[in-house]
Amino acid sequence: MKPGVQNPRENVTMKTIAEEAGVTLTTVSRILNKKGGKYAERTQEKIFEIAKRLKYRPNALVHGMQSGVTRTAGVMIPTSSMFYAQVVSGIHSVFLENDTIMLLGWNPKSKHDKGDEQERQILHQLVDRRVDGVILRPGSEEMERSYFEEIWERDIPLVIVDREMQQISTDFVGSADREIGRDAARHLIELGHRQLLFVGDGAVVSTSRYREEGFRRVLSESAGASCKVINNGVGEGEDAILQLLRGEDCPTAIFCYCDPVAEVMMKRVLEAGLSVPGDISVLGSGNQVTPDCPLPLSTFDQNPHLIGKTAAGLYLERVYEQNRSGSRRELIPATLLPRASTAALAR
Amino acid sequence: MKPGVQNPRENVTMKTIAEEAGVTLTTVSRILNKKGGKYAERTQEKIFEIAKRLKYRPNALVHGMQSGVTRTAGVMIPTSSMFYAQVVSGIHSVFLENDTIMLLGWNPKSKHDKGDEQERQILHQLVDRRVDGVILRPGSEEMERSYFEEIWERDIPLVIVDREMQQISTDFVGSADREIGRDAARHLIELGHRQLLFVGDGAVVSTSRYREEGFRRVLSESAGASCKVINNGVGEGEDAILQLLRGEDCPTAIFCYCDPVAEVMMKRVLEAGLSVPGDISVLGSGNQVTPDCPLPLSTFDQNPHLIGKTAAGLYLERVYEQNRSGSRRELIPATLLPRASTAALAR
DNA sequence: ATGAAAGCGCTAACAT
DNA sequence: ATGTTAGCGCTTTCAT
Repeated sequence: MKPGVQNPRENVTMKTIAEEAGVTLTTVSRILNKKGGKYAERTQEKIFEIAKRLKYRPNALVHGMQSGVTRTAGVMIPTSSMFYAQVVSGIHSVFLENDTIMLLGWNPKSKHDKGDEQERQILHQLVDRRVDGVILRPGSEEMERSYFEEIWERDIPLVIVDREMQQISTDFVGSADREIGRDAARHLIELGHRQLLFVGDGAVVSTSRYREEGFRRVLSESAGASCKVINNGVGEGEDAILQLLRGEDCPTAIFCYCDPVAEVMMKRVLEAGLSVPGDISVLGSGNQVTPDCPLPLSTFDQNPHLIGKTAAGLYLERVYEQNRSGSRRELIPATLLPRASTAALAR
Repeated sequence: MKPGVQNPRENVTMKTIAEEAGVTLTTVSRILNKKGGKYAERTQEKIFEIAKRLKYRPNALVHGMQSGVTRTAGVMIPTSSMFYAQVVSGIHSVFLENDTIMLLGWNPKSKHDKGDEQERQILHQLVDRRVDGVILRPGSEEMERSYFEEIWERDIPLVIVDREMQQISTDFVGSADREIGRDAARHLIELGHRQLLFVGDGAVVSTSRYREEGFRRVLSESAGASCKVINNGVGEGEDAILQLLRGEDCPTAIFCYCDPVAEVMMKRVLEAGLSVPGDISVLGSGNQVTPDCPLPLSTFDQNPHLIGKTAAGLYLERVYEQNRSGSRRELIPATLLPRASTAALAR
């Protein structure tokens, strides 16, 4: 018993209907597709009635094959963090209203380093199923190079989400990262902090670079403020952080480019015997802390749902509308969410 | 320029390859599908070379149409909560290893009450695309009735996740709910609590009923323990809760059947001027609090990722293996995660 | 070792 | 107002 073809009786096709009604396939096709203006009322009704009775459903595979349009989008975004899960949710809500559905897939965090191979595999699954376009969140800028070759060569419309890619000109939707950096700096400055630390991952991720940029710009204009920068603070930079916390010039506030990093930093600070926010304020971004974060983290709501909706909107325009203009860039503003982890500088 | 067919030059088919190689379609088909044991080495190499050079990709739509097997699963699970996002993530990880990909869709929380119509629409999107099977998390037991008729009639294999449905006999994967209830009660009893409250939503959700059952069973066996039950505590039951909190027989510990409810309860308790866990302990389940939960919530890790993996495993067996036995039931155990919201009863 | 032909479910151009 | 025919990309008999 082959899957999908369990009950032969159930496999109702237009032919079935045609035979039942005593007309041709063509007639059925035209009537069901509402291109049958010329057909007799009686015939039309009969066809519809039979189709309904037999619970006929069109075969989208055939339609896709013939027309080249599948109304199916390839979405390559992990749902493993709340942030991206909500981006996906936003995309879904727009697709729902536009008769589009997504094939979801993403590359797992490359364990065993077979990540690259799997990326290709997933991409092929999408291409083979003839998706009309792709929405993609790049893992790292380097890694995704291979994606583009494949997608690009086939002229498959592409919308990039969250992390910008160099030298790729397609639609992009992300956060207003420089403004996040700026507002982070302002927030901490307002609280009286002058010794600041930025923890990022700028080597790999564009969002980190932009946030750093916005952050430092404000600080450079603020009298008496100083800013250290450590990249990869959850990796190689770890030692540097610990040294800093123990040293003379220990910062009084840390801005981490994203919440997961902020959460780790918070724990590090607490482990070092310092208090948050008493000794050190910690600020993140993304609003995606885990449930066992020691205390409510001050962060930015980046409105991931809206990011998803916007991406889906651009996707639909680019794929199905004529006026596919040049590449567009949409930056969704974020909102500061001051919570318990940032406080005024104790003097 | 039709979407999906942008560059005609790029539309490489087996025919293209056949012409380029000076052989027939049949030859190409058999060689590329490795059913060409009888072909000359030279021919084979040539075909593979051309296919690679032209970046040929098989058309999965055609294949699906002909064979009735699409290697595509319909997954109807919202990614709007971390819990389900992780279930989806678990499913994905198993599919990845099994050359299967998911069409993702779900019914939004029926605003405007057009939910039912949209459910059908999504289901049709899946059926029309000829998914090999469906993995579904039921919204409420009532609502999903219509789903089954459609799925059932077409003999589409179905795996249910998280919430059990009455009188539907398919594979089910969920949490060991009675044990969650049991362990919740034990935890609170051990902490010295005797006046307990269960907040659930048993009218709609099976998980709530089972957790309540396990909870009460332990309490009924514990000397001196009493247990009130309020259903729909975030809705109609709200007043009852507030009254209880102000009254003489105010409970000292509350077990809520899921975290979102627990979080609301916690806020209610705090608003009422009581302290958590000083006056009242609050326990939830699911490990999916929002980032602004006032303090770390004690809860259960239900291992949603494993739930997803298990569901995907059952799905693959049921859909692609001969031995599709009767309906199976897998209950994934949960682990208590004691955090700050539960504490020993003050005396 | 290779080809020709029929057919999957459906659409569209071309009849009548 | 309805039918005939060709064809989409591919697989699968049935030849040779």
